[in-house]
Amino acid sequence: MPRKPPTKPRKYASQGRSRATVDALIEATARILVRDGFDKASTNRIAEKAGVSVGSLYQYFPGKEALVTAVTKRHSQELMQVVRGALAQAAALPMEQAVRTLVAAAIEAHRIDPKLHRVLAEQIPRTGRLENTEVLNGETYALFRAYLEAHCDEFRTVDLGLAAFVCVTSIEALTHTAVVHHSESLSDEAFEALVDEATRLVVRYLQ
Amino acid sequence: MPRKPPTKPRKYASQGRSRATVDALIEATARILVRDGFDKASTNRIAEKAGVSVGSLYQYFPGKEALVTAVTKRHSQELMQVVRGALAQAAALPMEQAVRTLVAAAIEAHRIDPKLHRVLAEQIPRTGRLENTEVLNGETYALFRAYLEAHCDEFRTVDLGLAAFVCVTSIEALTHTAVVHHSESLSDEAFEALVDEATRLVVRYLQ
Amino acid sequence: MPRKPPTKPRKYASQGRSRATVDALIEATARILVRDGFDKASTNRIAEKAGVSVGSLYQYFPGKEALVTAVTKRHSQELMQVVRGALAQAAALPMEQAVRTLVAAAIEAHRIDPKLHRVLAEQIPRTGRLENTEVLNGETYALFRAYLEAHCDEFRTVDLGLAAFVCVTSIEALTHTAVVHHSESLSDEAFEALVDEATRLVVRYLQ
Amino acid sequence: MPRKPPTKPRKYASQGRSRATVDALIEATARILVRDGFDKASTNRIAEKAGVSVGSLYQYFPGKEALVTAVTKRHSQELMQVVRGALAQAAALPMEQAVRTLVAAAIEAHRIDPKLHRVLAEQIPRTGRLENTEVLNGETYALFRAYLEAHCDEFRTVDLGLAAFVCVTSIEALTHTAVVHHSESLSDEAFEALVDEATRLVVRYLQ
DNA sequence: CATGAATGAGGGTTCATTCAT
DNA sequence: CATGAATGAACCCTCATTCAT
Repeated sequence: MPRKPPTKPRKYASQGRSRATVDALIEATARILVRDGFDKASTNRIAEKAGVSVGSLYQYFPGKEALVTAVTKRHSQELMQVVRGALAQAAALPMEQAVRTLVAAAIEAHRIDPKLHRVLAEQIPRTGRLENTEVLNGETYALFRAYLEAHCDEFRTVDLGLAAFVCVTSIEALTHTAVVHHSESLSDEAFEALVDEATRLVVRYLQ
Repeated sequence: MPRKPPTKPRKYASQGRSRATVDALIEATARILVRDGFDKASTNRIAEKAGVSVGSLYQYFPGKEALVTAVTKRHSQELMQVVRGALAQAAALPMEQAVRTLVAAAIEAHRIDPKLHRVLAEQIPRTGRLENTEVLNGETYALFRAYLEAHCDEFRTVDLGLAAFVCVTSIEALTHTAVVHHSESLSDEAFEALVDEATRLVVRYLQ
Repeated sequence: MPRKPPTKPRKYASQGRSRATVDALIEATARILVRDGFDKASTNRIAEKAGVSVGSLYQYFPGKEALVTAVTKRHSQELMQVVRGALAQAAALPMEQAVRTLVAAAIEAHRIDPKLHRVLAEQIPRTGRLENTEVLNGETYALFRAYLEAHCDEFRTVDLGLAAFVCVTSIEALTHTAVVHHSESLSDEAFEALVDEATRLVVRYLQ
Repeated sequence: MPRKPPTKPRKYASQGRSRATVDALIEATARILVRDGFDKASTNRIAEKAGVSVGSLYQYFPGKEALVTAVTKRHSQELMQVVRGALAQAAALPMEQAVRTLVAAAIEAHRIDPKLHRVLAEQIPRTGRLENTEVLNGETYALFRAYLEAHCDEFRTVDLGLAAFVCVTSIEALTHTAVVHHSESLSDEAFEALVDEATRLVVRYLQ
């Protein structure tokens, strides 16, 4: 069984210079991933773009994997910020409003950095450890399921886990595909229509 | 504008030795993709596993890309066989039956070779030429849209294109995620439940 | 001491088909050498261009070396044909006429196929066995020396070998450089001027 | 239009370790060219002989071509040093002395490293960019022509360009052939005789 | 004799990672 | 800590040559 390369940063540097270096590295990695794809993202190139030496890169990250993981994590947190916000709002809303809010948030989240999102979703070799997308959807799933539990009187009785899976998976797929693959060919109205449809899909399903 | 590596086979060998070699290479590629992932699938390794020399590999394929494309194509054809069959049947069925048939077919299709399907869906750097999954869904989308057109009297008036997108994307996402990511933790009953739910999702959406 | 690859044709095929094949191969080699250079002249490409299989190529030539040697030989013979003719004529002429004839012949010879001549002179790895150019000049040298011997009363007494070396080497260099490197930038008059100058060079030297 | 491989070094390292590495690589290349010829000069072999890893080779040179170019450049500079010196001296001398000086210098230049000179002259596939030998002769030609201009009263009126071409080409050919091809069979006296003859050739031509 | 599929050594090149300075 | 020269395993790919059909 071959050892997987480490994916955690070496130091949690939180002091000035170090933190700046780490950030520069993560940022450089993200930009190169977007611009040139995973294959072209060599450590030397990343270090150069970050304005540090390769040596320094390895001072803060145990390898390439770790850098990509850091980028993924940073991006995920931004995404989840949006999703969490939406679901927090949604808690107090009637179902249709709630779902609409979530769908809109999903689109917004995918729009934070669609190109990076795409690269992370499509080009990054899975380490088997954390499944990128799945982690995200994992939390979303949990949050949404909590919502359902809290509002289960508004709709038919069902297996909440299954329902949450169906809803979250569908919303993710629709918004992901629309934003990541068709953003350029879709107008704002088209996106509004999509929100309507996705909302209808989920709401009627739950009723 | 970086040139994309070629993806077409070099010779269409369909007789005897040649054909056997080509098949062995495609098969070896598929097995290595499943076992070790895209990154580890080097031309030398593929040739070796196929019991063939690298030279022969390059006689028939201009590079790794082309082999992966061939694997994808072969797998796609198997998938589409199933989907086409289902949609042909569905044509004559009332909507609920039709959708249920399609969902079941989608699961069956994903089950042909879930591990390979996953690798192809997740790890293959897109060449930009044919977007793997998208091509599949492209045909499914077209077929399903045709079904909708033929049966548009059974449900509310809508933008058929949008509706087809919503349905196909959702069904694909649900069945894909279930089979590819959760196959081992899901019982047969769970899958039946999923079929019910996915069908409900789509049918109620369309009504 | 690494063995040098063989350079002789395998068979002196002088019957119809065989001879045609051999010719086609030599011709194809020459054309590819001119068009693409030595490095790109692979045996497979040669065979293909000649319209035969690689197998057949190896039936008639023991390897790539032998093919190039054959091309060289063929080209050399054409060259020497011209040079021999000129020196035969020259035998009966007074020195100035004789030299002029030789110089003109040298230009004519280089013009038979200047591109091929250049490739053979510049790109062919020397086998150490026959030194291409040297062989040519070797015969020319001998012939010219014979001329000098026959006409030694027309000029100062000298070491005929040395004189022949000086003359032949100079004429070869001047005509070679002019034709091979400057053909396109030189007018016909320029070539005539060159003949005058080269003749003067040699004649005054000998006097 | 096939792209020519790059021939410029990647870094101009002139300090310490770097410079030593670069020198070792150039030196190794030169030695291998002499010992085994151009074809056998693979990057791996060069690196090994230089006591350096292939990686380092590629850090400083974009490929084999560039290394050979570097060797050529180094050798050329040594040659031209000698030739320039001779022509500087010659400027103040009467024609016969001047020519004799140049001829002697040409021999000396070819003797710097005859074997390397031969390989560079005969085996290096021309990149089309700088024509190796031609560049050398180009400068010599210019310098010699300048001499002729300054001394044009000492001889018949002529097309100076043509005259310079004839003289430089002849001297180069004679000394090159003598040193490179016949060094071992020629005594010192023979070389002196050659100087006499070459001088006579050129001087009488110019008169 | 002809064919062309198959071979595999070997060449060019990159890049993650280390380590002396 | 920072640097960046050095490393070398591993890749991709070509092509001279062989040999079963």
